[in-house]
Amino acid sequence: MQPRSRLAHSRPSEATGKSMGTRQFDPYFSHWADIAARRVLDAHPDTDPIVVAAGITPSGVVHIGNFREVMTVDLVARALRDQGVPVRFIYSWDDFDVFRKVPADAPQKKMLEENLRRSVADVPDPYGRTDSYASHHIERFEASLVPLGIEPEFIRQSRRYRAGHYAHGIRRALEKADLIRSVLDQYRKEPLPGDWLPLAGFCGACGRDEVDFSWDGEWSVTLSCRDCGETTAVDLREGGDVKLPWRIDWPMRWAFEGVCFEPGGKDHSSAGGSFDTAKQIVGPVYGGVAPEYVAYDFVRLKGLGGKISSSSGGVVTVADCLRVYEPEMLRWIFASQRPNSEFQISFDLDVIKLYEDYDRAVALAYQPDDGSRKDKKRQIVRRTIELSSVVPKRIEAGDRPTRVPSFRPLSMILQIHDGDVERALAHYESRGEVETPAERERFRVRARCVWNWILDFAPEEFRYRIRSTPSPKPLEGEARAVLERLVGILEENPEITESELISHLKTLCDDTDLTPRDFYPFAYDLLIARPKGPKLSTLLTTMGAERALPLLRAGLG
RNA sequence: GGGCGCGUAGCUCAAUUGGCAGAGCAAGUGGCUCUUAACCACUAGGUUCGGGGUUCGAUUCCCCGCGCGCUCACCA
Repeated sequence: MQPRSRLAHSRPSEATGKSMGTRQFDPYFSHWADIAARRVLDAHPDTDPIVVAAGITPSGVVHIGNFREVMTVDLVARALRDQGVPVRFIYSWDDFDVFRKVPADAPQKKMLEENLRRSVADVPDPYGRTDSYASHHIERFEASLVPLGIEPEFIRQSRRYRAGHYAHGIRRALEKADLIRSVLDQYRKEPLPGDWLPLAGFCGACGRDEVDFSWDGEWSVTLSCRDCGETTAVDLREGGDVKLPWRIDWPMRWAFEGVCFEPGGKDHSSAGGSFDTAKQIVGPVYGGVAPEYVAYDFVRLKGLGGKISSSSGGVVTVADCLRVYEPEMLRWIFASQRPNSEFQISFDLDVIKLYEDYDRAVALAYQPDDGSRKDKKRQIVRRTIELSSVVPKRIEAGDRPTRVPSFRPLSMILQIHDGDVERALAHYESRGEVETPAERERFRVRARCVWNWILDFAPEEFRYRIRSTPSPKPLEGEARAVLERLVGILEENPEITESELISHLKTLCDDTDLTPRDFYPFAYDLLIARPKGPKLSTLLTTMGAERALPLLRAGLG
């Protein structure tokens, strides 16, 4: 059966992949996002476009854990599009949610406390920049997605509800209240009361959510505020401060948008969790089907030296991560982990290892297949790298990756240049290691990340600065004699290359009782005020004789 | 109490829908007269938690047990 003819660039394996009931290994479908995409297509063979959805409550700083939801959907959306399928990616901001708790680090705590129990869309922005508390967090998060190439269609649920978009959905829930109640009661410790209505909302006068509801059996809902005593009538068709509780809201919106794929955090995913009840509600109440589902695990944090994020309490945002990780790497970190596995985002020395792992993966991805057993691994890595690209792309035979320096040497070169990205770039260009415009751009992105890491997270032994004023302490004895030789070498040949310098360094201590190991600490102390440092030959040639000589001569008194 | 996930080399994890159990780091050996968790080459390292089952073949699938973690039983 040929389910659809929309394979824009159909692959040979599409034609031959199924035979005798077994499916050949197809590297293009090796990734979990590809497998999820295929599941979606199997379940929705005639849907066009395929709707994929993510959603978050902006009840506080939107952090890197929340990001996993968006990233998961983006990867599946990418996988679907790579099969030539039109995709609509909607991102639902559940900003019609109750403001329950003032974050520990928020400004204007008193103002915020006075706004508890109101909708986060109605609480003022304590930072005074946007029209609401919700908008503040929403705007920051949306902006942080741009460098990652994630461009969903954002939907503010507060506006949808208030505009009456969901009138039929709410009415349908009211009509089926008994059914919904019985679904929910299966898992509740305390059954819902017999007169329970599937409604939530905010008082029209004070804006708080401590309201009782009544329904006239048609389009009119009345809210009675337990707080201020006010009574508000809402015509569902016109919209107002009435919404469905989360467990009903979710399936209603599945049906409304025709969602084909939506992941959920593990808190939604267990038996009796909101996905479980939602999928029991969506059919009988809304005549819809539950989307294909992926449960994702949490993201943990590691190695925070206390300097991340304006917000305390270990909240790390996407923007925080992008200070240290290149956009492709951040995508890669999520793309290379299965969604149902928990992992850590690290800011300590793991960062170096991750950069090395990533560079290795890129190198492997661009290696041509050679028919050996390693091809499988290459293909999987290649697909993961493709999905990690900010701009969608295929890696074809003969493609070359954009060159970029390794993290560790770059961190050294940057420090020698006091964090000046352009001077460090000039250094790499002079060695022919950065040449094209693409390489220059790539270099700048990585260099900024490296420098941010040095500033915020590198352990002390990793950091150094070249002395701005020469050491006041001259050397004595043989150390001084060796230093004189070194100064002589640099004076004689200020443009000395690193390899030339190495051959000199090997004989530097000849005819003395010192070994290089004994002498180097003196040199490092003169240059960077520390007993150890980057490989001396690299340090001297990179900083240049012009800069090194005054510091070294200080050791001669 | 229900559900989900995990358990593989000293550590962190892979293993492509069942087909020779692999990487990185750590360790050991050799090399580079020495450099930030240096680099290169090589070596070693495993009863895949335990016990059954299905299969020509199980890390993978099924059942039982043990251990660990998370989650729902309030709200979202």
